[in-house]
Amino acid sequence: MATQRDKSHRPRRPAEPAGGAAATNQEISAVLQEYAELLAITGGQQFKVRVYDKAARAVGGCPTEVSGLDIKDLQAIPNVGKSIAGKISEYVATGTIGALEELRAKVPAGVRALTEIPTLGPKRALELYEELRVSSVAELEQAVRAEELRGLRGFGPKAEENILHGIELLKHAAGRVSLDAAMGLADRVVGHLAALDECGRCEYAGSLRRMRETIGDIDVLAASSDAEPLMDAFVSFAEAPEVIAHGPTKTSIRTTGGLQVDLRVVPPDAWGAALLYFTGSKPHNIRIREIAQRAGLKLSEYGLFDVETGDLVVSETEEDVYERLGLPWIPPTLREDRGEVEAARRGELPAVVTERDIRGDLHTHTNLTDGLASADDMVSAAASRGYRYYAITDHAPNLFMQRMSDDKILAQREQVRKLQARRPRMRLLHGTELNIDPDGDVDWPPEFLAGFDLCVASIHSHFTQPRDQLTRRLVRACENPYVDIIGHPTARLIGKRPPIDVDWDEVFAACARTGTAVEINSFPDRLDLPDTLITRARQRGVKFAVDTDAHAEVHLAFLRYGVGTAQRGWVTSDDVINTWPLKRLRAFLRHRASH
DNA sequence: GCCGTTTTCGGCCCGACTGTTTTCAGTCG
Repeated sequence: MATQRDKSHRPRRPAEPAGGAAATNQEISAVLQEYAELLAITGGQQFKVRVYDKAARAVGGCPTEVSGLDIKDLQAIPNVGKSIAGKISEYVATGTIGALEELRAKVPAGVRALTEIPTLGPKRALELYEELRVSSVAELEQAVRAEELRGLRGFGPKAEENILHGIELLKHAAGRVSLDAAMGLADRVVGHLAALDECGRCEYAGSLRRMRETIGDIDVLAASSDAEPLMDAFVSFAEAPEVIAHGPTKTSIRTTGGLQVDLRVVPPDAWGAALLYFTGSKPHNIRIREIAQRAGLKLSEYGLFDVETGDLVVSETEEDVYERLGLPWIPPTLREDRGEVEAARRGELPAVVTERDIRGDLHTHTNLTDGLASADDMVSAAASRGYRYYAITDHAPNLFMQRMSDDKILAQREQVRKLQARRPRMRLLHGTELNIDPDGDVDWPPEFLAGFDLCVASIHSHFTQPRDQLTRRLVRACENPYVDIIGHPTARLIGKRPPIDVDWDEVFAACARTGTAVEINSFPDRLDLPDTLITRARQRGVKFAVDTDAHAEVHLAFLRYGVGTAQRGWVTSDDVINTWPLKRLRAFLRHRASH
């Protein structure tokens, strides 16, 4: 992926008061990003804007906790110098930054929100504010519909159309956050509660446990015979300024990021039934309850009961409940009532791929192009995850902004060979992420491509071509014998850019025919392929590569989201080429090039 | 504001597309 600018899912939160939990890297990154955007809107020097933007990304990808660093160590972070280091430590110490507050005072928060609309950048957002006093997305929508933009220089009919379309996209994602933002928060809440003596088991449930691609609220479940201390600890959670409800079994807070978190405390012996109930999905629960009903049983969050006697049958674990209903345990990622109950009854539930099955990552970047870490650091991080193989796939020359050249990629290949000598236990593969151009061609000629161990090929531009052109474009990429994997196939950015319009059945048929794998990209704003298309591809016999597209060491951990998405598409480890032993993987890659 | 085997100043990823314009600014990747 090119420059990572995840505007739609960045937590929009005011600064946290000093004395709260230490600021996370994500939080500091978001504050620097906000500063960059406000500078851009207020007409700050563009180079300055860019440095804050780059510093924000570097902090977001920093493998250590930035809040614990002193001024000197802060300056070791790329693009963090004296001034930004000072601002970071000011934020860590006081919960805010004076300079940021000054900018906030100049520009209403809603004006910055306008730049979330695709095709609206800082310049035009400011113009709308200054000319029409528009200071929120809702006001902008009104202004467009009232035709108030008609008199403005530079805003024509197409601009109106693009703005309205962009607002629709935003509304669709409204109130939902990325899987990664939700997971981070849930982990912190669970950690906060699990530290208490009174707390038994504690887990997040709901759509997060099912790994849906966006999350509307977080459900946390805890087992305890003494709920009160948990509820008290929950409402005093540092990131929770607003308490929505505070009762003996259920408490709800709203975090500074605007996300609602519900905590439910159940007796330890009701754990399984409660976890099942609060994990959902609702349609899945209804199916399960129907099965119980037909067996003369009643299932609720408190347990599985005999209808006649009212006696508790089972409730302690999910496995107990499913078993008593004649079913094997069903992985949460499958619980969407998409046929999993029938499959379970027939004993045909797929053995879905797990994170442990993954032997290596086949799509990653370094700071040779737009990554944040060196090849050396990325390889070390990969090794510490226990990978058996690892591919470096930096961008190719046609993505002009990355300044790749033949010499640079060949020098990197030499470097990778040297790193290999120090890593006898992990096989390093030297690859590239090619750019699929509007005609379906890629960056280099066959003789140069033959020098790579593997090639990912992805679409990075011209997303709005007609359906037949986009389809032909992807089919042609598949037919290139050196293309092993189609990267982030739909090119969507969740809540920001819709998927490209393609005849997927035709593309998947081409993938199956040519033996080209399809990526399941783990980046939280991509999750591409999405689960429904994974199912269609799988049914055509297509193989997958579950990759992170990591641009920093910390991104390697995004793998869990890709694996979760693969599970939602019922993918088994045999369907995933990077679960295979190296020998089988190499044979797959060679097979492609020998065509 | 950051950075430097072109270091303490003068550069800074850069080309393409879009919609509007009548020669280009803004946005994007």
